[in-house]
Amino acid sequence: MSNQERVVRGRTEECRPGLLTAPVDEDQATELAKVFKALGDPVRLRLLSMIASRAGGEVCVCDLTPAFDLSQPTISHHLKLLRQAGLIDCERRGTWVYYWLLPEMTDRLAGILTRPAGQPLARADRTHSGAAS
Amino acid sequence: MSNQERVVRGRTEECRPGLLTAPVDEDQATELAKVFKALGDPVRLRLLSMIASRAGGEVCVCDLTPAFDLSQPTISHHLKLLRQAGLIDCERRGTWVYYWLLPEMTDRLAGILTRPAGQPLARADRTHSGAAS
DNA sequence: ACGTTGCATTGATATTCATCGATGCAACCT
DNA sequence: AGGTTGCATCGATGAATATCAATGCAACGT
Repeated sequence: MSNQERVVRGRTEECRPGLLTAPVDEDQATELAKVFKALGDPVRLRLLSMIASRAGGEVCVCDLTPAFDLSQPTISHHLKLLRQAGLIDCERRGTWVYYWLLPEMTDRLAGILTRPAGQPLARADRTHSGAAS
Repeated sequence: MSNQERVVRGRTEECRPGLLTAPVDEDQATELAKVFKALGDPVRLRLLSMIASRAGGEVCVCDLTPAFDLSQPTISHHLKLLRQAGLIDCERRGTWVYYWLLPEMTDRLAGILTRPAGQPLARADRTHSGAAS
């Protein structure tokens, strides 16, 4: 982990620089890129979506694997990457292993990609191809 | 492009499934993964951040390149990937090429990663390591 | 016309990644 | 105890990616 953040009441990302408002430094870029890279695969996106949208909040691996045309080790590999990115966590209960979403990370990403409400962006009407005459 | 979406007044992502609420289908996962993969590199994240946070909304490539310890073709390559992902666009004006953010895409990503306000997540207190005794 | 500057493209190479089969291992069931 | 099932790890391989040097090319300045 080695976390340089402190989660304050689950809304920590609002206090962060924000990616769209100020240039991120190398360290933060490297850290964030690891998470985005984990999301940069269709299989992992579907896995995350299946886990996050599950009623009850958790899914058994045995419910995930048959949804894909991939071998079980491959699914296990993708789940590991999602877990290393801090997007999900898991626990073994008896025979099965259950995964669940860590909403802190998705919240943080959403916050980082959200620009401040009234930011004019300053060129919304200029040389946009097709918009401006 | 081959877009299966229609941007309705710039707030299209609010009407979408949402990734965290229902399992995404393969096509949407593939489409989204392409964008997240573009964000999954520290150099590209910094480039996007520098472009998005620029006062005036656009940056000349000549202002981007010296910020990195990489060759100019490499920066050009990363910019191309960001552009192909629909995150930025560019235009040549005289000698220089200017890049700017396409906020529709970041808005869409932020929306997709945002879970509905009152979603309990159902297991916020259970077997979380360290939280439960 | 000529050289220069700013940026993109090409071709080549080293690294990373996705995937699989094989294996390991814990938990369950006779 | 022995067999079975569920999942992770390992080792190997083909595909994708990041990077560079070289080149192309448009625009600008003499």
